[in-house]
Amino acid sequence: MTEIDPANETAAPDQTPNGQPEDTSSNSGRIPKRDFDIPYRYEVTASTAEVTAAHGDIEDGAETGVSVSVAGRIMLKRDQGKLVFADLQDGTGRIQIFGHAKTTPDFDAFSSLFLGDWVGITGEVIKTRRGELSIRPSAWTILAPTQRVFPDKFHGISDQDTKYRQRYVDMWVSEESNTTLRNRSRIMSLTRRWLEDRAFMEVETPTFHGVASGAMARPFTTHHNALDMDLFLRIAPELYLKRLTVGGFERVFEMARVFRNEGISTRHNPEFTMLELYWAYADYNDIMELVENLVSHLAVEITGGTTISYDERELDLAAPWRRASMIELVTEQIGVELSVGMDRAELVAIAEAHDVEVKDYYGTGKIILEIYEKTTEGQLWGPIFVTDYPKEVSPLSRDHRSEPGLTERFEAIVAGRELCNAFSELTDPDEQLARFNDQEAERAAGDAEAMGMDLDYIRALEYGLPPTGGLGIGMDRLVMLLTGSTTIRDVLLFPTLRPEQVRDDSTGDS
RNA sequence: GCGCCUCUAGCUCAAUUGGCAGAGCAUCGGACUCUUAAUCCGCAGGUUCCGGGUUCAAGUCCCGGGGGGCGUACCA
Repeated sequence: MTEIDPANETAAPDQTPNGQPEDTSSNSGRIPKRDFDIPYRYEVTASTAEVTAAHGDIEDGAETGVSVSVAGRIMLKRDQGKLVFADLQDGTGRIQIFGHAKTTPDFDAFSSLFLGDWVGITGEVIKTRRGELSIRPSAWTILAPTQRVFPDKFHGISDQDTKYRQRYVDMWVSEESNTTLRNRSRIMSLTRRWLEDRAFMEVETPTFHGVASGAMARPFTTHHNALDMDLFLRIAPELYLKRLTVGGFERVFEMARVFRNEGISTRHNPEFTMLELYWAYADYNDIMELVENLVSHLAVEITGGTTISYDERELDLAAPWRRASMIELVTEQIGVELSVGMDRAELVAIAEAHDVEVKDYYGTGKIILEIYEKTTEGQLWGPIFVTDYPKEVSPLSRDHRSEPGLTERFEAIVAGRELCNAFSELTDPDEQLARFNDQEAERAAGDAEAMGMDLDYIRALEYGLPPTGGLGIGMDRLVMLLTGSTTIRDVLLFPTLRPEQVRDDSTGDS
């Protein structure tokens, strides 16, 4: 037993510490520093969930004779005078601590614990006469005395700002936040395991890119002093990952934090996590199967089934998902047959009839995409694979094997949101160079999101990229889907916010 | 970017038409040997986000600024 006494005789919580005339009743949100000997380690023998699982069914008033050591924070306290009931919460749940004047060492100090104090408790597992499974301390120690008052024990934090800025508090007082954020980690872990079981290998590629490419987005720019050069934070890991496929890594994936200098919304954060994977010898049909199988597997693991409810609507994630071409869906929606081979003027007329703004540099493919996004995408609930995007808007996708002007590319729409983007990869270096040149022309024409030219990538392709299927999944959105979160901030541990002026109350500095 | 909404005690929330800023929890003092957001008695706690203005009087109305939320645009 490595118990250390609370050793608080010199400064019981009801005294002013260090003789300071500090007013403990002042309403500053601060709790005066209390003087405890804090141990360097604490031997935990059970989580609260393990204690409950092992002893939850004993009879009211029973004693088990089993002693355990648990650790966590005091989250509730019911002081009865000679009896103090406290709820201890750890990463697995809560259990009641049964403090008793006759059996609990340093009972006065124990009954003076603050909500939020970290404690280690050793004691026998019992059940109270009223039937609450409890631990009756034979020894206890403070592991961290809180110096800040915890939020309302019943309402928690309702202010969104505080919730995201002080996530370390939100995680304790909001079971929903706690569960969602833990599920995020589980989803990441399950995804890795699922891919590794299928011979995919996790890799890490550079975050600093000399050219912003691999996606259409505005990049963040930074500067390296020693090399005296501007660098971009990556907007996608795509081109590096395909270099690895050229290099002979036949199945790779990366959980890539990517950065896009665009708006913030319930679905967008400037940095987010994208799973990208590349699978040599596979095409986009193989990738569709992979996606529907992965997502339905995760749904079962996280929610217990493939039918989930999101934003108060039902969604069945069981494979297989519907597959439909983009043009087919638009035709279905607006009742007009479209094709990339159409006369541009005719297409412009259709676009304008649907309030779609057409810029001068738009070709027929881009116009069709704009019409789809304006009229059709928002109507889709899914899950559905929208396939065969125009070549003009898909600079990294391989030409469709039978549909001229289109590519073998798909996006999955799930719960009305774009979940992933994938294609049979373009492998021909000359064709890729031509596509990059088209993008450069679009940039010159005013498209700030046009993809950057990457000549080393062209060189890599010249060494030979085998037929490859590639995929990018927005993991944050996947976590939102599986945890029922309607804002991306809820699935990010620390969402991007404006910097806060934190007052240092102890020194007056800021 | 733009539009709308919002900000009151540490936390959760009140405050009528512009008329003395209040309650619950937490804290502090006290009571209580089976509580479950324990209960009961008492004390204390405020830059009403910030800065101007109108007014006899501003949490409330007006102007400017800041934080946050939602919608919208770009995007995943």
